[in-house]
Amino acid sequence: MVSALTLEQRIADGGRRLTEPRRRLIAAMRGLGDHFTADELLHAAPGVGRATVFRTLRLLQDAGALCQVALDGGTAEYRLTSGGHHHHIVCSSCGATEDFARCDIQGLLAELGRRTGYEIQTHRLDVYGLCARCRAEPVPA
Amino acid sequence: MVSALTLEQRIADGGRRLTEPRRRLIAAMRGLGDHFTADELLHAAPGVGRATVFRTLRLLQDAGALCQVALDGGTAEYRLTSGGHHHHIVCSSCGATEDFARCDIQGLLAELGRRTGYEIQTHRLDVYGLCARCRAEPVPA
DNA sequence: CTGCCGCTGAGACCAAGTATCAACTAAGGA
DNA sequence: TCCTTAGTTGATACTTGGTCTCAGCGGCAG
Repeated sequence: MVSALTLEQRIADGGRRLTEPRRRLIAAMRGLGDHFTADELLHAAPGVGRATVFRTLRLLQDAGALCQVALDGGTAEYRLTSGGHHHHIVCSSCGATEDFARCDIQGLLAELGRRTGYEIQTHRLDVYGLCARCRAEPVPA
Repeated sequence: MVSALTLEQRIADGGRRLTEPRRRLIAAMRGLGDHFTADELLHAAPGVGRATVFRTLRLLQDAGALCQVALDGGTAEYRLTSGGHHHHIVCSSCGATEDFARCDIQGLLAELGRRTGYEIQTHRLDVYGLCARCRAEPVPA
């Protein structure tokens, strides 16, 4: 988990203002744990407007402190991260998420660019499965 | 491009009815070319209801004849496909899409499963870049 | 302390997709 | 050929996830 201090500093360092709603959102994110939806965050920070929730999410994404995870069903979750290029493995039962940075597909991408003539800019790799806990439980909660 | 006949047969083979709206949507898809949005399809098949457009898209996806492509901005496009596991490389300028089936990441996935304890079910890999034509043009149309 | 300008909340709007439901119709059987 | 009936349809309301607008507020530099 990224510390709240770092988050607040990242905002300040980016030349953005450290306002009360932003502070409250950061506190709420810490309370929500590993992953959360925009809506959960909205409810966890009463008094903060919807638009501000999304603006702050975007702000932190731009700062590299937050990443978006596309769940299998298409719903979007958010997740604090220490930044850098990485991918996600998502439990399709409970929604738990793990990062993984090891992404040994540079060779694949290079060959792909050669074959298709594309200048490859970025990629997205998401893996879905059952986490260890959900595998153990006969019926997921 | 997948032939319309095949599409119609796939529907019939699945025990679904081959109705007039479905026929019209299939014809419209062929007219739209390589990739299209749900909205484009809706407008290309006047008289066919919104709900039916999405139902038919889903139907063809379930039949494996159609796949969804997540564009970089988050908008969804659709693309006729001959089925099977594959990935997309999408031009972030013009939206052109290519399939690629070569997906040499089984080793990566296996190791990932071992490390995280996940039982890996599926994955999604999308690559974004500039297609050869857009690279050549100084200002994309 | 003051002013600038970034930030805010409310609410309208948007895009993509789903749910509902009465009316319709494809297709197999009599 | 007509009948039956279950699958399908279109209109429309709704949902979800997110953006836009705009008047007013408030961080923070000077």
